[in-house]
Amino acid sequence: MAIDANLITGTLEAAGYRLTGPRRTLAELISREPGYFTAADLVAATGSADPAIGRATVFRVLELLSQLGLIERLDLPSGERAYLSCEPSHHHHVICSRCGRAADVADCGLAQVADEMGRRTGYRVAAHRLALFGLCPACQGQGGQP
Amino acid sequence: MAIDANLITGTLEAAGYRLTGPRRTLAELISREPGYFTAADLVAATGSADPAIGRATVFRVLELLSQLGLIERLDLPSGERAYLSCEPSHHHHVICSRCGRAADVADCGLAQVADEMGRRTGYRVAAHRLALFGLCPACQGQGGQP
DNA sequence: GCCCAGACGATACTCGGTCTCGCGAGCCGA
DNA sequence: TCGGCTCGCGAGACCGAGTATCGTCTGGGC
Repeated sequence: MAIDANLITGTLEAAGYRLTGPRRTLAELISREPGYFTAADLVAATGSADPAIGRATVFRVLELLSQLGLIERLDLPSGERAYLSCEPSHHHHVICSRCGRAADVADCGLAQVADEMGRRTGYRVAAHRLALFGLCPACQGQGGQP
Repeated sequence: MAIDANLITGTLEAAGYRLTGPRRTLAELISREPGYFTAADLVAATGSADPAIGRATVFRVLELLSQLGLIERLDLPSGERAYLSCEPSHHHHVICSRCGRAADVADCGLAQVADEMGRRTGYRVAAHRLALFGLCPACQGQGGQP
């Protein structure tokens, strides 16, 4: 789920980080992404938005934002690595395997399932990661895969 | 969950693949891993078990086994990429964040949760991936992190 | 024992990501 | 106003995972 650029810059500022030009540009670019994006996508977008911004800076900002919970790294079934901007709260993602659009979704009882799985295996479960893949409402109308 | 080397070689044979020396060696090495392992681990283990086996072969076998569902690629919360040997059926993993040992766990009602998430978002969910992280029974006794 | 498709090793390459270095801008106290 | 400190920056080397290519080898069916 795309988020507002102001939420990114505001969160950065609130966390005591400086609000620099490259960070504003990247916040804008990331907030404009409707679905997931790869590192290569963002580096390319950054290059055309402001060629002065370096690759290292893009990765630094990605790491910073993922620390702040504003973006999440996710791994597609294809093995690709992607990033997804999202609200900084515990939730999961449903990702359209056709257009890449993603929706946030709340726990919906997953916590109990995780507890049950922990009970059965004897593990003390501390964290879980769930990703759902399928077709978004828009792509269902058109059928098929990319 | 570690699997038997014979299951690997047997599945390979049944699927019409040749049972070569390197594949036997790799099947043995993989079945000996109690938890997850990284590509680097396996390449190193292969190097000491049989220095004649090349890096490309290790990756070829990993890809082959993941096609056959005998191993699964998974991404740790640290961002590391790892592999995990497992039975070729639909299930999920509980991974010990201390010793790396993993247990397979059946669906436990996750399918309904996934359906519910799909219903709420309007997505038609086709696949899901869940990974649980925590402490295995053995590590709970010792407390703390790695 | 022969033969050949499939498997192999070596190696170069791509790609995502990290590290290092030196520079510049902003902030703060003197 | 000056000087020092810190943070963020760009450039570019580097690293590790994984892929592609190519010529050679070999398992296993005949």
